[in-house]
Amino acid sequence: MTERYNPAEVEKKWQAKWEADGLYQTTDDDRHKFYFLTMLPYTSGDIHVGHWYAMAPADTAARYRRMRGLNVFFPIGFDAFGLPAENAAIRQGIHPHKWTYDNIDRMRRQIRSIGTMFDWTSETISSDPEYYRWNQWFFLKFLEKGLAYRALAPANWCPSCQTVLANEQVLPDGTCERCHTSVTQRDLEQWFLRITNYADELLDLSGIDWPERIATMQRNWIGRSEGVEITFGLDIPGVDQKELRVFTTREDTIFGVTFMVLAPEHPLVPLITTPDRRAEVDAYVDQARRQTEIERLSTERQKTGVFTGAYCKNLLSGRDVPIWIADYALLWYGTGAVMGVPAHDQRDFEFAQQFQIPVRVVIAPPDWDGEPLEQAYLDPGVMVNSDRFDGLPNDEGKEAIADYVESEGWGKRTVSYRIRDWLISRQRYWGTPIPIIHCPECGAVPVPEDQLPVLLPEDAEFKPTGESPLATHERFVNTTCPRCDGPARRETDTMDTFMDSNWYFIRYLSPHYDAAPVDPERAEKWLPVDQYTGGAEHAVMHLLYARFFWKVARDLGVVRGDEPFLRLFNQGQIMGPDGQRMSKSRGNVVAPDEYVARYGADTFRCYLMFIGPWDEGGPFGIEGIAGIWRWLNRVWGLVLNQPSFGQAPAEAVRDLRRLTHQTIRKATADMERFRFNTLLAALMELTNGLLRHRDAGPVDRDAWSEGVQSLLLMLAPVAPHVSEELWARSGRPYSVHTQAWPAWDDDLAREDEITLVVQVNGKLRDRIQAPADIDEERATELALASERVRQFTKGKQVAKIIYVPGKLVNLVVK
RNA sequence: GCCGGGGUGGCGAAAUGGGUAAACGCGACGGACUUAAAAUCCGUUGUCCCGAAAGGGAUUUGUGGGUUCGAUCCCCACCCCCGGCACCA
Repeated sequence: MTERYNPAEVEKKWQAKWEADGLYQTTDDDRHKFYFLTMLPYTSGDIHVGHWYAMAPADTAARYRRMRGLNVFFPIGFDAFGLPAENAAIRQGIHPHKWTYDNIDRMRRQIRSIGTMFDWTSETISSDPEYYRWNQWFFLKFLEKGLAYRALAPANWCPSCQTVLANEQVLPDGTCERCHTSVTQRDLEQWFLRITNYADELLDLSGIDWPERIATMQRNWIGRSEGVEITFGLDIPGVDQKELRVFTTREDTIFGVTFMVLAPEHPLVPLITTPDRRAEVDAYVDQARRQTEIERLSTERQKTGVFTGAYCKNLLSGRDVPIWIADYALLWYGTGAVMGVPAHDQRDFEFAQQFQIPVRVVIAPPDWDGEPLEQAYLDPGVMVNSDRFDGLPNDEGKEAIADYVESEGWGKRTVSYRIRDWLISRQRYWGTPIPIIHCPECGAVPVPEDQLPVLLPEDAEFKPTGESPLATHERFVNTTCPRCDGPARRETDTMDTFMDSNWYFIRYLSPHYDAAPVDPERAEKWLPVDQYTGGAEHAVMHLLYARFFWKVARDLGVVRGDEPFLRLFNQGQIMGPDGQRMSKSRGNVVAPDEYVARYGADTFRCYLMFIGPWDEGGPFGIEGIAGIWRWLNRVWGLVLNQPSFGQAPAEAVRDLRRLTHQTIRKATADMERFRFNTLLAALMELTNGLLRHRDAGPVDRDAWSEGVQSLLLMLAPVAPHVSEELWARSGRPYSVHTQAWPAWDDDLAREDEITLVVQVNGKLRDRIQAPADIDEERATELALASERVRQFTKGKQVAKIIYVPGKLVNLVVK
């Protein structure tokens, strides 16, 4: 009676041994380095199926690369600052620090139970002073380089989180990314990082192997558009400003301008509005300000707006243009002003229709005979009604007008971006303090580097008030100015937690190094990251910020190279059995613990990889897990209950070896593509094949041993514990995880016999076993000789014979 | 509306330089073991039709067309699901 497979025992035993041996501690040696990174988890409390789905396949891929002879660095850490800690603290009366570090203890244990090869010696926790100290250091460097600045600006305010949000943290429906409350606007003094300085460089994703989808999302987010800033004349008594600038990408339509639109918040609005229009304008501005983003961004809605009573002058045509305000003009984009060309812009067209503003065609549609347009004409055409530019194709006209405007000094070619600078101030407690001291004499003074870190005080009252909780902490706030020694106050805002995830993977290399953010030697050896895996939900936040941050770190000489993550793979999202996102409130969360306790981590890991392609994710049903459990038990029995060895038929030996080598070939290809589902299917087939041979009679000892050994080696990355146990029990030397990935032999993998398919008019009529190297003549002969085929060719003429080597013969009959 | 990804058995899914559709599993059904159940093992299993059976035939990859000797794969039109973007001048 063989001992049964007891996963709990096996897993506990090997996890302890691996740890005691430091089996997964990365060493500096002369193997080629490979930095494999999985996104670090937020310290939310428990490791759930989503974490397993991110970590287990990543671990498998990392282990595979290690077996391929690479020196793999596979670190882990915790994204530990952030609002949930604070909210939980307020709700439960626990300090955010305690909540966070208790969670980390629990999560560490749970992550270990997965059986990953994480190198825990490099663990990094973003709320540790030894980590956030360098956030502060980077902030000071950004400041020195003019890449950090403070400005009074309208900011996205979440009334529930009681803090401002970055644009990226506001969802398309105008709600907060965290709590889905409608975001409002507030004017506040805020710290910004100048990500726009790097917009063009960030737009270039050509040097990295990323999913096209993510690259496209980043490009759309940055939203570069080339155009011209054009000046319109302004001559209003009592208004100093004598020009109004607009940004346009359609300078070729400049002669078609029949109105001007300013954003309601535009600073000129109160100055230029004529007394008779003032009441109406004020009412409109007021209403626009009160609107939520959701209402304002609705494209379905009819255009609204009001006339200010003022006019500006189109310098090219000399015409006076009425100035309106409308909420479809956005203050932050371009210059906050739009030139209205209803004939050639659909939005302007709708606006003009709404308010009976004339439509002036300046690009003639083909066969146009002067009749009014039914909608804006956007396609190319010949310019008309455009004075000296008449008759030019509009693409040439574009250049000509841009040249003319520049030569007259009425404007210049320019580039506009959708992306705005990154707002990093947060009015909350649990984050990195911004290292600034406000002095009444000297202004905003950076904290000297040697005084870092500015420690987050433990004993703050952290109830949200709309102001940072640090503001009421007297000991924290009151300090002296580093410049003049006078009394001064500390900045009380903390940093957006996306600052933390910007560079954690750099810190992993030397988490306790205290002379710089990273030990230069370690950075030189290990960076950049060779393979990054994580969810696609970070496409325009973390993944864009981190690229920006890296480029600045490069310019600071901290790292080398232009990109932090050479290859990116996005795993899919695992959802509840109901197809909805897993959440406690929906009650559709599948807790791994129950299944891990019953079947073990190996089974659970394998099951997650087996349910489908890793990049697809999808609803998670647990039903099939028994199949994996049975399979691992079959493998167990296979290794422990050996067949009777002896003289096996040559054909059987050949078959077994062929299966082994075909499986290695398939498994290797699947590992390279992260196709774990088909990889596991192949390993199951090898298992079933071995069992078939065992039950069929005497088995060749060498062929058997080769098959079992290969199976265990290929099993090692997917099911690290049971493979180690079986490797040991079959008398092989510790550890299976330091072995080389098996190699296949093409000759052994080759089929000598094929199933020749015979079709008549494309329909399958017979299958004939034939040698793999059969030639056309012989194949055709066999096909025509088939009794079954003859039934379908009888009385008909064979008009054509198609032969596909190694596959089929198709007889075309009439 | 625009840009991606997808739609294949009862279920999760395989297979696309056009060539045996449904590998590998789950579930279901039948059987073995058992006093019994669980566990395990063996067999069957896309659908429909003919047949007592052996077997045979038709049909099937969201829908409708097209190209081809042959289409899950290529082309056109449409429907549905998921993700992203959406008044960006």
